[in-house]
Amino acid sequence: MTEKQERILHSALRLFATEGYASTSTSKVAKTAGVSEGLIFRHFGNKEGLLNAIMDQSKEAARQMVAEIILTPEPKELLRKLLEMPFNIGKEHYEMWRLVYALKWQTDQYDTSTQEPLKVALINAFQKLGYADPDAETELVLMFMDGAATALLLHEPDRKMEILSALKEKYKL
Amino acid sequence: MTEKQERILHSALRLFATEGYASTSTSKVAKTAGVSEGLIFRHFGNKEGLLNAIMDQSKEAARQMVAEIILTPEPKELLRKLLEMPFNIGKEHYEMWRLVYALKWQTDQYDTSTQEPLKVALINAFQKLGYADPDAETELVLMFMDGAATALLLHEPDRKMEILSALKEKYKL
DNA sequence: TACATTTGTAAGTGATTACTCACTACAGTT
DNA sequence: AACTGTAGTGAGTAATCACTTACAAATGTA
Repeated sequence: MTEKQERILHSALRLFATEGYASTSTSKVAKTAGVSEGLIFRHFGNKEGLLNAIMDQSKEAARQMVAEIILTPEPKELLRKLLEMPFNIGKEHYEMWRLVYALKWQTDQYDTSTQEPLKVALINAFQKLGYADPDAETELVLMFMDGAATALLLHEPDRKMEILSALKEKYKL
Repeated sequence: MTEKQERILHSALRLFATEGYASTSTSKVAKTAGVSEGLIFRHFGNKEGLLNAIMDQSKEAARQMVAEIILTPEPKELLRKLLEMPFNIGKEHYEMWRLVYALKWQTDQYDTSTQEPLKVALINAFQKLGYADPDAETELVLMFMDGAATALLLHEPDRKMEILSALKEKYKL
């Protein structure tokens, strides 16, 4: 990966996340990155290839985040770490996550395979904790994590930690 | 509102919701609606004006939905109705909601004013129910409603009602 | 009937789009 | 030194973009 390739990826992530994929032109990406427009196509084939390269990086980052969490043996601790996850997204990763979340609504970009292992771990945890319906409980947690991430990425409520406390209380954590 | 105006609004809603606002051309809207492209600009001024007309309709629909709910005097019943709301979105309104949710991520389109009265009603309900932190509890509910709506609009989980039950249990409903 | 207003169209406009092409610069290999 | 492959550029391309304009048809209104 040359320096200019990284510059392209970085600029594209920023622009796609803030202004949207469709409304960001390849010429603007090139200008922002300080490279010729042709270079984008040399390295990434087409505009979608550029997006895919970014999304591959993002998926790998997400995979790593959940990978260590789902190894937690104690079910209560696993649940706690999971619920805390959206609240612990670092500001430096906001652009990446904004892009991921925005693209969910692009018809062809929705992908559930990433969260499959997380689902399995959660069902298992709820089973161990004796919940009546581990599957439903898992879906509920995933829904909440999605809503929490959305809220935090879009308008960063004050009193984050109080909200998290109220949530933890629901699971007696 | 002439028939052709309604045809334009209907086609635009469908296209904006399924393919995205930025990637839908005015010419495609016109073609789908079976009118000349110029008519769009005659009635709505420009592409953004067309979007605004759609969003005005959507906001009014949303306003009506919450309006009747927040009048509920009994706090437990209010909470129940609110939590059930995302699960009761009719399929015929999916396009509208998909557009609303997708546009949240468009930098300039995020608007909290609509949910302000809902917030007030919820805080009040949690106070009456003796919750320790009604504000945090309210934010939590709003986050969940957002996550639930997202999940339901994007991939319609089976066992919706079991998920809703698991949720209601958290609030002893 | 005469006139004014609104609704509608067809054919444009310049600007921008994603992408291509011919080319140069350079590093590594034999 | 000769050759190969990759990195990078700048000037194109046709197509599409949002939008305009000139004009016709329909509708109301006196």
